[in-house]
Amino acid sequence: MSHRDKLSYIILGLLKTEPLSGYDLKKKFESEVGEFWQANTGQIYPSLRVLLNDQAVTFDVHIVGEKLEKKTYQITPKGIELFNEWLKHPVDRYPIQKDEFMLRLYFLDDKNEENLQKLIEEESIVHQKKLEYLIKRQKDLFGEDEKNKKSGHYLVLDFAIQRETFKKEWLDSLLKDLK
Amino acid sequence: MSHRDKLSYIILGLLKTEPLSGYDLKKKFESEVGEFWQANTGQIYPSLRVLLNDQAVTFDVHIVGEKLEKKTYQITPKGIELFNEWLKHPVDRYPIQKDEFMLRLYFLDDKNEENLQKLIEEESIVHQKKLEYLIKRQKDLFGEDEKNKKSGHYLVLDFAIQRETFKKEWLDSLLKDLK
DNA sequence: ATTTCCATGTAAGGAGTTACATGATTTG
DNA sequence: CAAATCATGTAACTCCTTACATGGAAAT
Repeated sequence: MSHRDKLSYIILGLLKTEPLSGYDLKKKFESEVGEFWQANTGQIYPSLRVLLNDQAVTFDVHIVGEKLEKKTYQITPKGIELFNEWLKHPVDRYPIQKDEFMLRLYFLDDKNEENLQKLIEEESIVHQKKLEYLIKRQKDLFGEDEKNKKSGHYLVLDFAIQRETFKKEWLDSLLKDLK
Repeated sequence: MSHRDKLSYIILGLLKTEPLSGYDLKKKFESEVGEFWQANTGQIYPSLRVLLNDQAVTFDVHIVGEKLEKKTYQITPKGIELFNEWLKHPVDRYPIQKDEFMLRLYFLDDKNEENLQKLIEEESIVHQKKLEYLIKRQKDLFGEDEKNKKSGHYLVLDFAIQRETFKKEWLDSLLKDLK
């Protein structure tokens, strides 16, 4: 009851808004929540089975087309309770954010200047590209629509954009210092 | 030869500067590189054994006090080659940064205002505390010493500080918007 | 008609954490 | 002399990724 992995809670959270299939969940992890959590079928289907077993979710089978079976999972009252319990509890521990780029920076420092500059430039481009992608997504999803600006979805996208902007600026500033 | 986990490369990188024991490595992962990568004995000792087996490192035994045996590992030319190879290769993939707080924000949005505000305030305090800790470390380690400002160690600490500052500001600004 | 997407799942293995076990040395 | 730290290691477990297997439906 008490010890349950985070993925289960996230699945419950997603099901709280709308019924979803395993495949739908996978899509969610590629888009909406994908900036902050990811999971694929290797985790999703086994996790759904556990939740089903614990009566935190149920499912209906829908036929798509002629015979393709789609299992649409719904959250149960027990599932809602579990989810709310998790949401109430404070975030217990902060695992560090592993960052391979920062490690390379740590190892390279000023002994190896050409490589250093190239490393930083490449990293800056990566964040630039990601930023462009995120801004496009924000525009597509929300446009000028002011009334949605407080939604969770908007907030997480906004944070991702600010985060990428920050990192790119830090990199570009470092690059300027090196020259 | 080619397929090797990142931890191995990081250990090699750390050994490139100075010989270290397993215990020393553990300490490094708690301090210097700890903001961007962590590992404990459950990974370090097995990893050292693999590196030893592949002749990427060797070790000497030193006696501390009367009989406590300390194995000091050194990097070999083969180890240096492996490490340099890794450093040259571009960072291949960017695993997302999992963030439980952002997920909660996504789930809470504006339906649950009291909880939302509390969640953000608590998160802000966490980053404030971390910031204070990092600034103290920076001061202790570098002080007003300008000549070290380009070292890898200084850079990663600076980035960590800027990152925490950014996140705290984003949170505080969100909190202001909510009121 | 072929490619892409929808849809459900499993198996194997790698990465990482937690807990334990043992003992020496240093510090207060 | 007790507590904290130094020091090496293993076992069990969880989490997560990768790759595979199968097949239907929709789009071009």
